[in-house]
Amino acid sequence: MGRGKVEIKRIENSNIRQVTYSNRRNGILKKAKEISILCDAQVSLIIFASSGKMHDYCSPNSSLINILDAYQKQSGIRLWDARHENLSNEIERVKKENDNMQIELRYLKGEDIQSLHHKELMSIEVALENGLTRVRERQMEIYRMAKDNFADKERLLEDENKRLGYKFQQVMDMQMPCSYRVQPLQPNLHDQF
Amino acid sequence: MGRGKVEIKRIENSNIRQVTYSNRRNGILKKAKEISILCDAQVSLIIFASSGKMHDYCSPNSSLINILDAYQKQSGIRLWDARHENLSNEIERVKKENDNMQIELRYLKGEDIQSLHHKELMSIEVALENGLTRVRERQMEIYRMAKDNFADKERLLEDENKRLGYKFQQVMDMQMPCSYRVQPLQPNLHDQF
DNA sequence: ACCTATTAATAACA
DNA sequence: TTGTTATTAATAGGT
Repeated sequence: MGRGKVEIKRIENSNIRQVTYSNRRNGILKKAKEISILCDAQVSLIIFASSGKMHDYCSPNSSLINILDAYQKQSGIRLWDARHENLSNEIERVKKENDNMQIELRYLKGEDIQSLHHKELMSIEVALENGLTRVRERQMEIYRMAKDNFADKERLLEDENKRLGYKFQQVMDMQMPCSYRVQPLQPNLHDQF
Repeated sequence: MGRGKVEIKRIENSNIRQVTYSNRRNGILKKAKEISILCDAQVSLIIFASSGKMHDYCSPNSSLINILDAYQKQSGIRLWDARHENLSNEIERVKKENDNMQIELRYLKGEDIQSLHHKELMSIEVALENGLTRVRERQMEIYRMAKDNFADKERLLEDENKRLGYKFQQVMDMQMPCSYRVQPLQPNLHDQF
């Protein structure tokens, strides 16, 4: 339908391709309108030129959303979900993981164990014993550290105390004649604190 | 382009409308293919007949999803952002739940507890002790049930055995003259099994 | 864009 | 639905 027959293959000449695109795009848009009017059809047509420019048509008294909804129903292709298939899958995966952990937690807390058999109960018991051992070890560690820490502080205080005691003695020695000196003052001052 | 010119308005005759639909649908689908090949265009075409039957075309090396994505970008019409947001939020929520359980599980197994303080360790210890108590209780329960079950079975077997012993005795009694009778036969037959 | 020779689509009919 | 064909519509190539 032109001055010559054209083979249906990509038009290499960019100019010709662009013109042909323009012509045929108009043609197909017109056809879309016509069929929707003549035959009461619902049509959605979206065209992108290789340049990226878009043209579209949607039959009146309809909408792209409606048409896509109907498309989903008929094709079985889940458009909305498909785009989010990754997200949906991840949700699925994470939820499963979630459930498994939920169950494990319950078991470790001794809940929902009515249906478990001896072997399973044994392994839970072992896990609990291991956990308990580790937690108690850590508690002991903390206790020892606190004790050591306290002992350190205590020793420091004792030293300081002794030092202060000596200083006090020196001061007293300087302020007082020898004859008024009292007997050695508080050799164990720190014991009173 | 036919035996007569047609006005572009709804075809009232249902038969003619259906035939025209069929013809023009094929035509437009062909046009869609042609423009996508000739001009490197991306085309999405969805047509519903008034009967509800659907036909569609999507240019090769593309997909409806991609085309709709591009459509959204160019038109600014948000086809499925809302859905996306919902999914994202759910993932967020479930993942958080997941992390919390993960941490709790680790703690119960005595892992990653270096940073915990006395109070936290205490509550974990209590949880572990409770779990252990329950698991052991359940194990005892199972043990007792198994034992009872075994005792029952044992008793049943003993009874059966006694019964068989008596029967055997009766049979022997009938087959043999009194003078040949042996002394009471196997009073504890079941002990030999 | 517009023209128009030529091809392609299709309306009516079978 | 399919096929045929007279006729109209689309469009290729040129201006």
